[in-house]
Amino acid sequence: MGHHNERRKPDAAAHRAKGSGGVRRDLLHPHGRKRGEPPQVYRGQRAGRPQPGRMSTAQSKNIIPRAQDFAAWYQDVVLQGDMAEPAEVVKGCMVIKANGYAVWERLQADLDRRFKATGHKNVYFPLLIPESFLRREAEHVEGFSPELAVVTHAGGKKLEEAYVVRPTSETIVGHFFSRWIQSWRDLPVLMNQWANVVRWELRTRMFLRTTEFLWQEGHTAHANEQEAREEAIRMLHVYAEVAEQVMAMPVIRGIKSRAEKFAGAERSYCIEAMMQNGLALQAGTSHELGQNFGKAFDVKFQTKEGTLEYVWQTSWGVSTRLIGGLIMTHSDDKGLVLPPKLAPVKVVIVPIFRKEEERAMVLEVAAKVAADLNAQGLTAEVDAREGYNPGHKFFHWEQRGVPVTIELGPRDVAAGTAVVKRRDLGTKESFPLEGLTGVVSGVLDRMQEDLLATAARRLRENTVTASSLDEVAGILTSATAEKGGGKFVMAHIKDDPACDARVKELKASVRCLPLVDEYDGPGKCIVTGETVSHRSVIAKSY
RNA sequence: CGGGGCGUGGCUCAGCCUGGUAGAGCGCCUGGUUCGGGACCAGGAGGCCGGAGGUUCGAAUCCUCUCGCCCCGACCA
Repeated sequence: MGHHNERRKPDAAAHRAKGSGGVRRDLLHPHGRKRGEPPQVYRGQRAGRPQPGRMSTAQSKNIIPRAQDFAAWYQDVVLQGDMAEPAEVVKGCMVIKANGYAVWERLQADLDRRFKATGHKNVYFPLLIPESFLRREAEHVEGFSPELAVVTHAGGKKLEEAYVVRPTSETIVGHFFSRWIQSWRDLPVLMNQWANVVRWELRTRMFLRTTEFLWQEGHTAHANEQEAREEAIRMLHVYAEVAEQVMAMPVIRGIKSRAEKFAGAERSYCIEAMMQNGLALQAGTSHELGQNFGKAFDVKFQTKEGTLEYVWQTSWGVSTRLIGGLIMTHSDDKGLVLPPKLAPVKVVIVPIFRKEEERAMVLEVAAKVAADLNAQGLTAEVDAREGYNPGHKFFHWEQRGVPVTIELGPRDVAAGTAVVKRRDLGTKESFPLEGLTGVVSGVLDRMQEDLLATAARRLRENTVTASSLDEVAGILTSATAEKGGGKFVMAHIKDDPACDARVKELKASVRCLPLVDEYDGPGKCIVTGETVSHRSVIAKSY
């Protein structure tokens, strides 16, 4: 991009096309555009007669292709998919719009059900935390202080002690644990809270990293280390299952290096996903906090034997970042692609008609199809808006990621059929109206499976091994968030911050030591040459 | 925090160099014709040009200050 006057605005792609000195000029105007001349808008292909069984080739006019600029593509997809937009008036924040929030609600519902099923109960702690609390745990304060928002004034007066807006709640939870826990009979404590948190980030991207974000944080206290460890790993697997089974986003379950672990934890587990540009995204984390916060907040309990011990705690969280991962896993150059299990609307029926009598007939059948689908829990809508032709509607829903669209016109009604189109593949096929609900249900199921399979294949194909730091560098240096080319590089590396630092020089990081390593076996550390039991994932990341 | 850039109808921008009281495309509203992959025609609404000060008969345009936003780099779910 030659110039830098990009703004996060809905017409970003068109804007970039100009401001960038012609990134998309080829699409807009074959010979570029003269100063002062109004921008010409690419119209896409002229509508021809539909050819059943052929997939559409129309090109989105307001989403920049992935291959051209992945980061810009992501922005466009979020905007055009009506998922969110930058808050603008509040630095680094975003407005999650109805389409995006509905996805979050589905994720939330699924996660919440699994948390309850594993014995957790929901609670809520204050947004504001006494500043002194953060200081109690040395690593914790060091890790978070650069990104704290602090409330110093309230009620028209300066506060005696400032509050921080929670960046996470371990400290205030620790405070209350110390009041609630006295005996081994009080353990374990298994809690979760759905909340917003604030971290003053330098660089933000919608969903992936915003100043304020929504998440859940689980907080538990246990009588011994073993139990706490099992809890942390159990919840990691819950996250992985949601990622794979619900989001169709394959993940690697692993352990963070000491350098990358949560500030204040003994050990952090994570799920790492690979985005379409090959960059890693930490999609969820689960921490063994050891007795660190127990000691900092004096959370002691009396054992059966009568001795006094500090509790062993865990904490774990996933956030609205998952939605960013979802988008960067499945979406394409036409816009958002939502897996059926998370799509707020799974099916949209686009009625087609010319004459008035056709209109009534088609709409009647469309309403019946929608009713049948809804009766089976397959959320369906009829797009009966007037003033937009069918083509417009197809693009509209395509950009918003609706998994299945059904075209229903006079010819279909006459033949007792409907055209069913799958969002991810773009394939269209005609089916009898009789039994259509079952067909659509099957299509949705297959789409969900295929999305996971496709993403899993991409992860496999972009995972390579390396046995030296130079080799890692050779693989990763050319990869960028914009141009892609990222890989997961499996390499032996000692769990030592000094080794992490060498990887950081490559603008990459040690993502995790996989719990199950398909590339298993001991080898020599690419930095120190010492023997390491198995390979870690090294990648560029978000 | 360093380096770039930008603030003009809802959006993207032109106009600024060479002051004369604001335009285009998209979107929006109305009516009509359309409708199997982003329709067309006609009519219409909408802007004290980020803010403050200055120069001038006159400022979107020139000068000063200020606020905000975006992009690129070092930290992070």
